[in-house]
Amino acid sequence: MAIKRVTMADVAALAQVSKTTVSFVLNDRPGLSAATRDRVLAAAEELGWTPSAAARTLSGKGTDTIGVVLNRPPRLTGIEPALEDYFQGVEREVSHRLISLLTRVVSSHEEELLTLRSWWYSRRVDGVILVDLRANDDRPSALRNAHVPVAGVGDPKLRNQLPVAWHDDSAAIDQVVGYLHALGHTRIARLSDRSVLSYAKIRNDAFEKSCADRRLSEQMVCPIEATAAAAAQTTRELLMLAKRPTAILYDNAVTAMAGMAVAQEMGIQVPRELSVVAWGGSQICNYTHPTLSAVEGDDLGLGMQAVRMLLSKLKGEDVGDGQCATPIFVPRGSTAPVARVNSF
Amino acid sequence: MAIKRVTMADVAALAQVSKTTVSFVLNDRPGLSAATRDRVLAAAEELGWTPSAAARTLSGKGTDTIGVVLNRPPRLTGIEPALEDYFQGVEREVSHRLISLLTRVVSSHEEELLTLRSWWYSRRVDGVILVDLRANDDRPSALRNAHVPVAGVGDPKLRNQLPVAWHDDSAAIDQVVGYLHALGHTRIARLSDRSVLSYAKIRNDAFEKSCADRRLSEQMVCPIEATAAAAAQTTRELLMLAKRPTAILYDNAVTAMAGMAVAQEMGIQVPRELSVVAWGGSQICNYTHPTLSAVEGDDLGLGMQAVRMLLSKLKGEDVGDGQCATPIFVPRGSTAPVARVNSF
DNA sequence: CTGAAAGCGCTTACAG
DNA sequence: CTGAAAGCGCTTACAG
Repeated sequence: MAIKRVTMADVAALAQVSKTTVSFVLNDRPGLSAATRDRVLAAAEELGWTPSAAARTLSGKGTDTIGVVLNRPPRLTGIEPALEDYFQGVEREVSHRLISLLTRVVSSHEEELLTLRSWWYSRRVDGVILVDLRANDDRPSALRNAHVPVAGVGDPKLRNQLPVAWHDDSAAIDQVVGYLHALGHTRIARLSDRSVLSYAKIRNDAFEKSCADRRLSEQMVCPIEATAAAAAQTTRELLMLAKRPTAILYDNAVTAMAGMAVAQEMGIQVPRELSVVAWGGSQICNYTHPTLSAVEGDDLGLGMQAVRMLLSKLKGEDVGDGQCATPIFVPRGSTAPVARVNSF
Repeated sequence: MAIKRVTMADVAALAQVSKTTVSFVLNDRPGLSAATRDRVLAAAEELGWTPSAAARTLSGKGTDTIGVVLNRPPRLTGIEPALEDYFQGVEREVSHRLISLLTRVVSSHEEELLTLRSWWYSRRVDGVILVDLRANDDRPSALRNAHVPVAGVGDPKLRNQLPVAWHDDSAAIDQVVGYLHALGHTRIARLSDRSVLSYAKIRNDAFEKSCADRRLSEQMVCPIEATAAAAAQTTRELLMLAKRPTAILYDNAVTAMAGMAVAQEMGIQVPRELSVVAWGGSQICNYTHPTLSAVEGDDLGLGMQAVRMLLSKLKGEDVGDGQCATPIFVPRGSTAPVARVNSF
């Protein structure tokens, strides 16, 4: 069972050179004669040598792995599609460069910091990515004190503290409100993820401002748990109002779909009597009936950008600003001009 | 920048004992005087000592991390919700035990084997989990040759080759077919993921058998790419047939939702004129209009079970069979008795 | 262009 | 109950 590992010493013996030489060849150091080089490479190949990650990092090299920890509240089966996408983006960029990703799911803030720090102290990662930066997030400073290299995706307000990949949700919100206003909507509601994540607040503020800019005073913001159940429930309440909204914005595709189903269940026609706007989830939005208009951003791209920024930082390069493409509004079948019914 | 690490030598110096003693204390070895023990612990605490993962594994200890690689065909934004759930399950079980997960996304079979092997050879993982075992999968034997400890979730046919977490999809399919038959359906179609993953074939075979057992001869199996787009397209074709099916089974929630939207788009009423059955995705199925009847299995549990089996194996314990709870059929609003229209 | 030697931070027989 | 010493498999000044 205890298979003898092939080490550099074995390769050195076969190639009849010193371990130093083997190390130099295997690390592509310049200044080795072609003959030696070939002999070493052939020997390594013949023996099937693989570097020992442990020995390498113990000798002061990096680990070629970065860490991500996902903090999920206990038993919350909520839908945070953006988080998933950020993670996928990180995964993709990292795999692409043959770097490994160390991951852990935790259920509390303390656990998260603990994991992040211990990964760093035990030298298991070269740096970490924070996928869900919040306003007043204390992780950046905690990690800075521990000297952990870090980059993240999320709230651009933290850009002065660490490299952040972000995009302008406010502009996207303004597009949507402007569009709906142009279609005659004046009573617009927004069901917003009430979690601590920054994006909801950023969008809420932008929503309020966009409505105010256009002198729309009947807007409402309803903070809800980011689940289909909560979205359905709150939508039902909104649609029971005497002066119900004529358009509702959601923070993701599943909640929007749930909201639309409620309208249908109540006999309210989408989009004739109610316009519905989702966020993200084109895979779903294109295949509902009617199809769902939605804001679409490149969340995968944000994750990838964060990784690039972290790697630049590790190499000591200049990192720069991490702004990514602004999400755009894609109208589909769930938005329409407001019906004139009441005007007649 | 180059912060001096706190090592066991530092702790030994402070506590005025040898490194051996420090190591023994920190590893909970029996036979240390309480006094020494306390002194060492206090010193370690005071200095903020953290073990060096590299040094530890270099000295022959394990890595306390297991590996998972996800093989995704390039640019396929397909929906394989079960895979995600398996992964989440693995993640959860592993985090729970303070073990780390090393992950990588690749786009080919070769790349996958390469990664798995190299992780093992470079001693970055103690073992690996295969989350999508296929019939005729060559990974188990390849990994066995490389002596990589492995467990997986998927096709139970591989149980004699490695520990496998699995559940009985056939029984679930038989429940559904039996139910639909009881409601008078005789022309049932099944849109099946055409990927290499075993589950589709297992379900197809079960479907054919269940229909045959009940002398239903007009069933059809349509292998499609597991995307909403493909499901919509194929559903449209099925519903254009002169003798169109009265019930359609899908392999996940998003494709079922897409199929139902097509029926609505064509003016075919669900469930009066067409019954629709999804698989999994209760978060979605409960919030469509009508709600989606679906087969529900504990995919998270499968991932967790696979981890437990791997860990047992690593400890040299007996692993046993990994059968998990059989998925059950949950009828909701998208299934109904077949309409008698044609009989009049 | 190449080698002997020290060092990274642990673990673990082996002595005492 | 405790310690001196070797070893895990690399990297890297430092010599030659």
